[in-house]
Amino acid sequence: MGISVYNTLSRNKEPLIPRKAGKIGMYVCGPTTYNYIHLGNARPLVVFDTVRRYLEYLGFEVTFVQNFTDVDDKIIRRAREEKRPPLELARSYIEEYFVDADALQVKRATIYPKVSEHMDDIIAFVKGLQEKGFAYEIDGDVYFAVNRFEEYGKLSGRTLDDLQAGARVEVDDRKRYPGDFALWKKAKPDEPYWDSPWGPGRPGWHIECSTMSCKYLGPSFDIHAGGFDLVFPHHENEIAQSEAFNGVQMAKYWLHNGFITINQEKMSKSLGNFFLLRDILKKFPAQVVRFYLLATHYRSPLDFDDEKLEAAGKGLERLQTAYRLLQEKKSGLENDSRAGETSPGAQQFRDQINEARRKFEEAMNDDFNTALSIAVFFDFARTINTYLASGPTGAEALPALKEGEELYTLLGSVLGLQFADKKAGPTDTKRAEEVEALIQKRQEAKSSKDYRTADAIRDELKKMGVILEDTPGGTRWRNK
RNA sequence: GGUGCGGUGGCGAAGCGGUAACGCUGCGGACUGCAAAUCCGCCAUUCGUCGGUUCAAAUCCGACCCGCACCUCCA
Repeated sequence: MGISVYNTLSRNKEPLIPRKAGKIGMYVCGPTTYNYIHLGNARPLVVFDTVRRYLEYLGFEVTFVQNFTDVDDKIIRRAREEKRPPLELARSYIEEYFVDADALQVKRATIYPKVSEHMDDIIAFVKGLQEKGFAYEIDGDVYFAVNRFEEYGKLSGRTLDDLQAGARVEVDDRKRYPGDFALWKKAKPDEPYWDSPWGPGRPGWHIECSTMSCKYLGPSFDIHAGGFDLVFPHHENEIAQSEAFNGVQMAKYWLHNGFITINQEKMSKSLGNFFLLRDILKKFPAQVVRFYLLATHYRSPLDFDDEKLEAAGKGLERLQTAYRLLQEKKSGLENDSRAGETSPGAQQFRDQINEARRKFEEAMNDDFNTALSIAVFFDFARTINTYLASGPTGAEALPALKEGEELYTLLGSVLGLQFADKKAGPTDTKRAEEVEALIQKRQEAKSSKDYRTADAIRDELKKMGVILEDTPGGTRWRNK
């Protein structure tokens, strides 16, 4: 049973067949670093990180390349505003990028190539295109001649005529054809530049990805991913450059994530309706944000607001609770002297575990349907809760619970979710002691049927952010 | 104007030819001193509208209505 993925190139789901057995080369367009990342930037990070995690779960060796665009008009503009050197500005936002990406549990890429560190490669690439007749120079600018590449438009499903009909392209009379795009831009006064055969300048927007993907993944590789708005012109132009230059198909599968919207409108920097991830993380745990991003299929639009994140948080908590209860029961059984008693539900529980695994894989195999796989997770959680409520004991229960815990953790890690205990960490030992003392006092009150006092203590703890749960084995507590 | 995507219960969201998953919310029940957590049950005769194909359609086809996106920097 293999994976199928929706390929923008064919507008169809296709079986994912790696070019080399057991290996996947994957390139994801990374951010232009002139600001902190916003929620819209976070979606492809989380989504394609999950794709990568799942491929690795299946045993593929994944080479994951994500670029940073650190040479760009917007960076230059911003740097000017802030009176900082552009490259330094870009570098500092790259650092900030990692703060956010790490919070979201995004695994580090295999390689993070930057434009500024690949000038020679880029220049060589442009030169090659020029030599092959796909590019022409005009007074220090170099353009790609779109109509020299026969398949131009195959990704976005447009023809050159369509594009002209659009007529929103700004007219540059010097270009041979309106759709031609810049490979190399001549530096204006006061702009940063690199020397080249065409004089001082900097790369055009698309050439970096063609150059760097080729360098690290080869002229042909498996997966190229990014946001939907990159289909045209960015990815279309990448294909034109790469395939014109190399003469072979660039990426076999093109994956594109849908947008985050605010009130049904695209979130974007130009519309100014964006939320910095950083600000969202002040209000919600990163886990919740990640969970929320994965609760919708990656190609669908996702509308954002606080209430939706809150609902996602509640759902995640349910998943965490099941894990916590499982842990408790497991460690309880490890000290259980009655080991050896029969445990009727264990076999059924094991069957359900295997069923969860099967369904999870089935969901993920279908174009990385994380929304469905999360539904499987909720069923899994119920299975666990139900089994725990049946009071499992004995020699058969413990290994069954361990098996459940293992799979739960494993599948969680595919989604980048951790279910670790939220209880007070070592740093709050003082607080923990305080809480335990209050619980002890409440216990005494309860024993003497002084429920008024007991409830007062519980309210007090609640104000401290502590939730109590009375169980037959005593009172347990957790942080809200 | 051209090209795509989408409209599923109060909200969110799967399903994409075999008779509506899952989560949140709400309601009822079990458990509890009361809670919390958990479990059980209920909440769409119906999937934008109207037609068509089919033994069978939320799922396919057609028309229409809405919403969004791309064609320009944008994840």
